[in-house]
Amino acid sequence: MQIGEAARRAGLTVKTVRYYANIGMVIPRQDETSGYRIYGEDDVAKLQFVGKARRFDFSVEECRELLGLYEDRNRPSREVKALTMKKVEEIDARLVELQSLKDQLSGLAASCDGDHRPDCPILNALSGG
Amino acid sequence: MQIGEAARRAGLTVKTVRYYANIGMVIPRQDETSGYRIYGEDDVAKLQFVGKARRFDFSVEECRELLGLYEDRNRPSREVKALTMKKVEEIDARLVELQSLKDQLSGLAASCDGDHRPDCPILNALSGG
DNA sequence: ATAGGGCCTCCCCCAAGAGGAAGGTAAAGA
DNA sequence: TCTTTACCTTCCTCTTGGGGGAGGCCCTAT
Repeated sequence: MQIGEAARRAGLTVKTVRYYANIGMVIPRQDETSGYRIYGEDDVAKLQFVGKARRFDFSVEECRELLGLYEDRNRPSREVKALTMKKVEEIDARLVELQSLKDQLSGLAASCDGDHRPDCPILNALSGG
Repeated sequence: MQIGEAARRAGLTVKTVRYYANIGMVIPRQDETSGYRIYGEDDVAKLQFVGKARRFDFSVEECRELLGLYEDRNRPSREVKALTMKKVEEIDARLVELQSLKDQLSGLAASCDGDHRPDCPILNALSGG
């Protein structure tokens, strides 16, 4: 199939699929005469795999790594689990950080009248040393 | 003072401070002969303000907006509060999204033995349609 | 006189594609 | 056969928020 259908079936844009081909992540067959990229079922499966991993917040490089493990029928599942646990920890750290940000900001917002007067605790907090 | 000291006092890098000057966020005075940027106390205050707002996850454009409100002695605090509330909502949405990601990923990791066998629930989940 | 550190501008680099221009190709309809 | 339409190609620029480094001034100390 052509890139358009492959992209549709993987839930990705054509741009993204072409990008993955350019960076060597999912490389399709090439039609000699037209120069078009030709995708097979296995390529679509890989694209779906990568798409899902991206949605799971894995970077493109991590996706490449996961894809390598996925294609290697003899890979130890240990490596996959380790990568996943590491990603969970990263997400956790980001959660803590964001929660703290939210607490501080909503505290500021609550202390601000939000009226027409120019006195504003939010700006005061931001400008304070 | 020169850019180095201003950056140090604002807790920013020289690169960042120069960048803020380039994009017109905090514009210092210019020394005629040397061409060096000369920062005053007010500039340092602005840099600190922006640095803190950035740490609160405001984008550079939002910082520019906040800085405008900060410098306008007659601004209504309503606008500042609205911006802050909007940012809190954004952070909240991101929190929900990340939490869902974490739940799914840690669920997968928990279901994976992590031993040497190639059967891996994580990869299975990623490859499933 | 020279070495050093700080400063300057200018340019390329990162992630992960998005958007669009200019042009080739294939299939369907008139 | 010709045209339209849809699809494809490469190439270029843009995004965020700066980082890294080259090559060249400025100023002070030795």
